Amino acid sequence: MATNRKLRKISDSTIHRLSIYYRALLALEKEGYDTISSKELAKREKLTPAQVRKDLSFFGSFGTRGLGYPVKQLMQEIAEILGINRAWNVALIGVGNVGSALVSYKEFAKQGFVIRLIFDNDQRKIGSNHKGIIVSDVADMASLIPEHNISIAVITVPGSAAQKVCDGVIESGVRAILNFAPVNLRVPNDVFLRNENMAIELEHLSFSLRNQEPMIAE
Amino acid sequence: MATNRKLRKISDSTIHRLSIYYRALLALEKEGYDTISSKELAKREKLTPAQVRKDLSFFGSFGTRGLGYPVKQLMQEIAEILGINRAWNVALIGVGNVGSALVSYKEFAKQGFVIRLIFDNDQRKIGSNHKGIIVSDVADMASLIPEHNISIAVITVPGSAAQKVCDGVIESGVRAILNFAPVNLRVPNDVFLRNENMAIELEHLSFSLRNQEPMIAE
DNA sequence: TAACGATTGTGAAACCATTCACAAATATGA
DNA sequence: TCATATTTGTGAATGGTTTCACAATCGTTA
Ligand SMILES: NC(=O)c1ccc[n+]([C@@H]2O[C@H](COP(=O)([O-])OP(=O)(O)OC[C@H]3O[C@@H](n4cnc5c(N)ncnc54)[C@H](O)[C@@H]3O)[C@@H](O)[C@H]2O)c1
Ligand SMILES: NC(=O)c1ccc[n+]([C@@H]2O[C@H](COP(=O)([O-])OP(=O)(O)OC[C@H]3O[C@@H](n4cnc5c(N)ncnc54)[C@H](O)[C@@H]3O)[C@@H](O)[C@H]2O)c1
Repeated sequence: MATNRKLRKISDSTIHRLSIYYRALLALEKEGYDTISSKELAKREKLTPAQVRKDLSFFGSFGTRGLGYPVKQLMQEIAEILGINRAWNVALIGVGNVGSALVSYKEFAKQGFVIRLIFDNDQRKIGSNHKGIIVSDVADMASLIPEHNISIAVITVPGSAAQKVCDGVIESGVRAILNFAPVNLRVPNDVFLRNENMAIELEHLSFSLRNQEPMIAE
Repeated sequence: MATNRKLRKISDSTIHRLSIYYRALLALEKEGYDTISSKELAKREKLTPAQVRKDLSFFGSFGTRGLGYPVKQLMQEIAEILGINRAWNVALIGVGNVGSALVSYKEFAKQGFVIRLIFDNDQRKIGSNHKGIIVSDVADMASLIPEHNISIAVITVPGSAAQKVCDGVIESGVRAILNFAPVNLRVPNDVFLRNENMAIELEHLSFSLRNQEPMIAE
């Protein structure tokens, strides 16, 4: 059982690594492992054993000294910590190129992120069927989102429309947003926002390529 | 002109913020600003003025005391630092849902990331035309990638195929990879790898939602 | 049941990133 | 031209994250 002890502030990097551990454990389970040591887990994910142990220790002590961590149990613990041992209802706004790709991606639903509503403002798209979901008018968010118990909104509209859509979903009660538009959305303090900005990742790569020589020196 | 002084190790967060500054400056230029202070730039992007100045100071001194930073010039400096004052040839491998979305996204090319080659291993897709580019057989990477002077590879194949594709592009001489498959790719030390993992971002959100109450205490 | 090897869990140390605080430099207006 | 207000650039201080190092604990075997 996951601990209910009060949590100190957990760093973003630790949370990120929990997701990585979870994936690693999934693979280990398939490979037939019953237990895994921090050493081996770290090696697989190019991390240090101490980091693995420290990350986990923020949430409890899940291992057995001399033996390691029980794969199945640790998976469940992490699932509980990450909140992925349950389903979340997701709304997607903007069913264009990226939106369509996400809607047709089955893995999210398998992981418990179930797209329940799709919104757009294009009359040609409203009413059409995407993987069994009828596209709703973005004007109806305020009623539909609470009705369908939506916890997470995924924004895949053009940058120019993103802030307005963002305001709308928050107004409708959503407190967690995944944003694909390349803009800095303004949200209140009690709303969680994550950005998926592919351009920034490409720019990081070009930075690395551009600076690979001087980077080494002094 | 961008400085050629030897760089100390620049942190990932600084590089990330450079991209953010660049976008902010683009907007500021459009709004007619000639100069911008670290204070105002920070306010816009919800950062601190000291952070803005420190980030920039790693690369040179671009501002004027008492006045701020010249918008146009600073943009060019950052573009040069990030390596986006030039074009990069990009190859995309796996033209499925995500791959197609990326190929049809015009902003990347505008930013200098030009998709020159598209690969797949599906005979029905090979030879077909995507936005003016003929899909090549993934088996021909080794010859086509050097021929087209490709610097960056974008991997959008299923997780099960990602490592093999990754090995292939590196074999062909690519040293920068943007990976969308939800797997931890193994690359040599001299290859730059960035991951775009949407599931991890969703898990971060569910963690936040799950832990919002206990997080505050003690 | 005792002894050994393995591995966890965790304070302390080391390292890295952010913020502070102020001298230096410039703009501006009298 | 001088005084004042503004803002940069940067060492030093602070705060946070990662790594170290080791006592505590467990499984295994004799
Ligand atoms: N396509 C890519 O590969 C890619 C890459 C990086 C970033 N992005 C970003 O992702 C977002 C979506 O990109 P895309 O290529 O799917 O765009 P798209 O134009 O294909 O789709 C956008 C969709 O949003 C809808 N829309 C527009 N305004 C709306 C509003 N106010 N309310 C509801 N729906 C609205 C449009 O009707 C359309 O269906 C954009 O912000 C883009 O910058 C896309
Ligand atoms: N679709 C999404 O919204 C989404 C979301 C998150 C992550 N992802 C990840 O992005 C990747 C692509 O997803 P998708 O939905 O576009 O998948 P997809 O199945 O639509 O497309 C994959 C493409 O890769 C090609 N391919 C397969 N093996 C190949 C090989 N060895 N060499 C070259 N081409 C090969 C296939 O022919 C297909 O065209 C996957 O790893 C997926 O897990 C997708």
